[in-house]
Amino acid sequence: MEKVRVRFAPSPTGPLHIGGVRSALFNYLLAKQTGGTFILRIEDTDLERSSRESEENIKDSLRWLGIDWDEGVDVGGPYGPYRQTERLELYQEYVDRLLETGHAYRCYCTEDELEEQRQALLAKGEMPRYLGNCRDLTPEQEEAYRKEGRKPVIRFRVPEGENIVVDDLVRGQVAFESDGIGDFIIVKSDGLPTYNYAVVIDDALMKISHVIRAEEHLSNTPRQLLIYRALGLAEPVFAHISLILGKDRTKMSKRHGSTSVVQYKEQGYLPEALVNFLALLGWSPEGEEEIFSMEELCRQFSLDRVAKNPAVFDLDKLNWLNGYYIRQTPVERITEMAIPYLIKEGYLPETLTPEDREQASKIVAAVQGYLPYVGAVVDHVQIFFADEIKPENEEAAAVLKEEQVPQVVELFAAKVKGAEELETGSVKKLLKETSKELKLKGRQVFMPIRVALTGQMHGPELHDIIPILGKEKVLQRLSQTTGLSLS
RNA sequence: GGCCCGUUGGUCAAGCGGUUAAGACACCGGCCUUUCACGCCGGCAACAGGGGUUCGAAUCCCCUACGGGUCACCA
Repeated sequence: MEKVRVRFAPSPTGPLHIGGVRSALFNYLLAKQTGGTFILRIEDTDLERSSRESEENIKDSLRWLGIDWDEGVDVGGPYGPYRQTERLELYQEYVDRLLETGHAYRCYCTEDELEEQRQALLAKGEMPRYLGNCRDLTPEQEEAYRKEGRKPVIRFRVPEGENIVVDDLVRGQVAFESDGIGDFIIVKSDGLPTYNYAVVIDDALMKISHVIRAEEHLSNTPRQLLIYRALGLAEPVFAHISLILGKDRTKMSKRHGSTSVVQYKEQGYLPEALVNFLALLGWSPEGEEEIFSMEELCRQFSLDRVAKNPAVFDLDKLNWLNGYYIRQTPVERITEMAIPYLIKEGYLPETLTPEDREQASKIVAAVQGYLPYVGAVVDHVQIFFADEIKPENEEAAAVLKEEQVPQVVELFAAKVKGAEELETGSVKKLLKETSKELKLKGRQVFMPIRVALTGQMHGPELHDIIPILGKEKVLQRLSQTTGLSLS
């Protein structure tokens, strides 16, 4: 088998989309597993919408996810440049050939004229399409148009009555009739190539072996094939992967919530969880394991286990998977991720002392198991910072009124006061002793203390909470919420 | 509308002519536990419909329905 060369070719018109990531990922995985090359090319021929900022965003996102490219923008390579606007002479060269061989021609119709034509067809109840007005202009006619100052576009002359078969690795053979394709534009009036044209030249010159891209490109493929053939260029193998849909089963867009990678990054998703999740969207492993590192994905990935049907993006599953990864990740890393959220919420100062970090780490350890994404940390830590504790509801208030409460609180407070230092192990012991000495069931001891300290019926382990609060705060809260003087 | 792709539980999905139709998320129940979460155990729940082909169809063919994509001087 020839060497695998695959590419991800986004247009820098916005932040990297979740669907784009999956295309990039599948390409990357195929490259890595075969020892092939993964290329990043930027398709920036839409001057209006392309921006350098978007390009940077896309590259940052890819790097963050661990999808690194072997060849392409920034890193270079033997087939550069890797930005389409820097490859204009190349496109020119092949356009000249197409023009000479009659596979392409100049069209002088203005957008207004075409619009008019479209409306006329629509009015007659016919399908709007290009009628081929300029297909066979004489040199004189062309000259006349040019004198008018018209700027031509270049159209590809689509042959009639041809059957074009796309051999697709995930869909099998898909046939199209050339008659259903109008002469399409390959060079815009501003001289820049269109997608359908540039993509062919680039893929061919960059010796791309497999074009793995979203299904929305499937209907464009016959046009591209026509260009390959007109130019006698070697064709790559195609693989069109299905789209990612939103909850309403239409192509995922902003309406469906977060669609760009940065949004997930900002919410505190782990890149490895996102990669794992996206890999499972449209591809399925052979066994029953669903947790995969990038390395494992590289080993297991296979194009023939890629599904044909579109997949709905399931945020619940992503959250579960991400939460799972968070639980598996060392507390140090989650703490580093959590700190910015805690600062933003005003729980931590802008500049942290070593003690602040230590405290943050303990807090994160206590709530790590609750987080679907790290940003959710702020929803679980009010109990550590609140100035005043109040029972969250009547049920909690009732707990504080149970008859054993005074003795429980007094005894426990005394133990806390007398303790050398409060840490998980010693607190566990104090709690045990309290319940033993009073001959009370765990619940009768733990719940009042929990409510007295946090106001909540639920939350992290008491032996995690208490050392974080510290002796002073514990005593203060116990007396404040129960109204007992604990001197 | 033309062309193209698709349709297995609420969601992701396995299955590639003979299975009690996997597994995961979600949901429900139980266990564990000082609570919740985690974890463990169990449960609910699907082949879009209709015709063929075949001894036998989720699997192959046709039709219908539904969903999506594409028909740009966007990619």
